Amino acid sequence: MARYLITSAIPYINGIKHLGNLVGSQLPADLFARYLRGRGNEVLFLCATDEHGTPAELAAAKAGKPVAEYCAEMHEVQADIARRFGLSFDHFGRSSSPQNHRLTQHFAGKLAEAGLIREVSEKQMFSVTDNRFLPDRYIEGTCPNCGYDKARGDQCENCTKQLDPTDLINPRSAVSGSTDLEVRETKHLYLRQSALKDDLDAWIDTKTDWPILTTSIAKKWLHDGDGLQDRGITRDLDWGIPVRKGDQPWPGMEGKVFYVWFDAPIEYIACAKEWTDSRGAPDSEWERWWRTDKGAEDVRYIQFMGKDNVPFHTLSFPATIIGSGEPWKLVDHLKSFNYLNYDGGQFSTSQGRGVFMDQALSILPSDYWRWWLLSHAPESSDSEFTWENFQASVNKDLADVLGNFVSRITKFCRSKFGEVVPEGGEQGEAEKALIATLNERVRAYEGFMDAMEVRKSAQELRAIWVAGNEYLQSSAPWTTIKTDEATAAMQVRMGLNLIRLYAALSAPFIPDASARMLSAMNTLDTEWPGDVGAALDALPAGHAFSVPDVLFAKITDEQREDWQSRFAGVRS
RNA sequence: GGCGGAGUAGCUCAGUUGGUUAGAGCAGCGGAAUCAUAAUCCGCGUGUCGGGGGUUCAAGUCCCUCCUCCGCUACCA
Repeated sequence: MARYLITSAIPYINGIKHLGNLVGSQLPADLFARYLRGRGNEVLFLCATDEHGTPAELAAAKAGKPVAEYCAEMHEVQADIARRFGLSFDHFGRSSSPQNHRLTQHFAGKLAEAGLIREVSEKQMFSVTDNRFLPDRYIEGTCPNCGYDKARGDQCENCTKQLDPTDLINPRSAVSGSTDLEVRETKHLYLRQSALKDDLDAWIDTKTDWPILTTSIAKKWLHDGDGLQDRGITRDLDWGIPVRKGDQPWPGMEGKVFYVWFDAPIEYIACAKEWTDSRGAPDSEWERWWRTDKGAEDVRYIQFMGKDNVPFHTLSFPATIIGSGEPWKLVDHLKSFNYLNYDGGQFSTSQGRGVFMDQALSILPSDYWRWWLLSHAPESSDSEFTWENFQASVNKDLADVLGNFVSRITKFCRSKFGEVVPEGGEQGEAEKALIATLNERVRAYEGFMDAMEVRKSAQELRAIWVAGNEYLQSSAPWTTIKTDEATAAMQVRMGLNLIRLYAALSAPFIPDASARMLSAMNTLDTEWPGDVGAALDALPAGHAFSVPDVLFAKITDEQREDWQSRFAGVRS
């Protein structure tokens, strides 16, 4: 029995996430959290909404709402969808919480004490019409290099040349289109990451079991050019965490807020305090997860995220923690994912291309999506969603292999013995062989899950389902019963017990179906199987059950074609 | 441009430190069975392992080179 702290990259507030976002962080994190809990470990699984930054302000303005109100609403929307997807967060927090305000200011204060903050005076583009400073990429204009007229102030998407907003010809605000721009002097705080470069480098060097994708990105940032650069951690925005030095004002920084990438990872920690505060529990309860001086020494901390998040989680956030000089928990393992593409292109939030979480749930139960996404998780490279593949995989795996297994054995039992686990008969060679196979496969499944090999875990689980069908097919109780009712009873008993076993093993992937299987089997026994032979005696002769409704209805060709056209274009 | 990832059967993907006839699922073909959601189970795989060159007794695996796709490139988050 061990303790695991699990965090998923926190989804940005400005809208509902698509399936590509889901499969890259929250869903595999949930799979792992459910698995570890199922095996009896103590787990704290945290996620939150990431609410600060320019895009949130602009999205709120577009919705015609004050930004705080917009974020509060969107948080509820995302929380509700997460719940309906079965994401089993212990707490789903908000980076705008008072807890995060205080903690972010605390870290800034500690970093300042440690001499790791420097003030930098710099020039920024200010839009007079919008009455705000604009990030480089919110300035548009003509590229001085290639003449592309929609080049952004940070880079031209056409010729990929890196730009400075002042390079642009005819610059204008991407927000309002206004050309009334001026360069204004403004002061910002920089985190002296460069001073921590060697510490970070040495720390990364100890992570020999991390994916190459992860460490190579970190190493590149550490060693590229002049090495790790200092990073601005404040912005001229209204919405955010006010810049303070701990609980003291920060002279000269009035009216400024911390940069969203500074406060967002800190929310991983603040979220734990939100969790205990919400129940009136003492701080010691969350500190035992996060403070190595207060009980977190034996916690294993695992982060899940898409590959675009890696630099912030391997460098910036660790720099914040290490630089604070305080004993906070650093990440032990970082599981990163590539991208899921949609039918030949990218999922696109702005173009409404692909399937978004709310839409997904409006057409099918969450288990369909969970199964397909996890069994096709983009682990080694980008992977691709197509409706044909989705339909074929889900119908075959869930409806035919698993669902039909449950159907065939429960209905056979009902017709021959009634809705009760039948009595009599002795196990023979076939049962011994089945148990041996399952023992081997269950151990393999555990191995893949422990290693966070998501696709391979799904494959192994499916093979465990198949083993049940193989057993039924070869033992053929429908034939046995004609000559030997006792043996047929034993075979059926075995089949019914397999359903319970499958429910326990499958719960991390398909929690709802798993619950329905248990409910049909009239049991609350979700114990993870140690020895499979013993686990298959869980439902004794005489135990009543009921035949469940079809577990997974198949996706028809008509449905698939309908969805294919509905989700091809622009989100309405 | 720089860094990184990927290119293996019609499709989606496995292939550890180089080692016997390159694998799985799906699709396809043939068969068995008839309990079940026309579901299940069994059998069937010559594929230029992106192209070319090299190292080696031996290369999908290592080296060089070229091609294609993708991500990141520090002020979007």
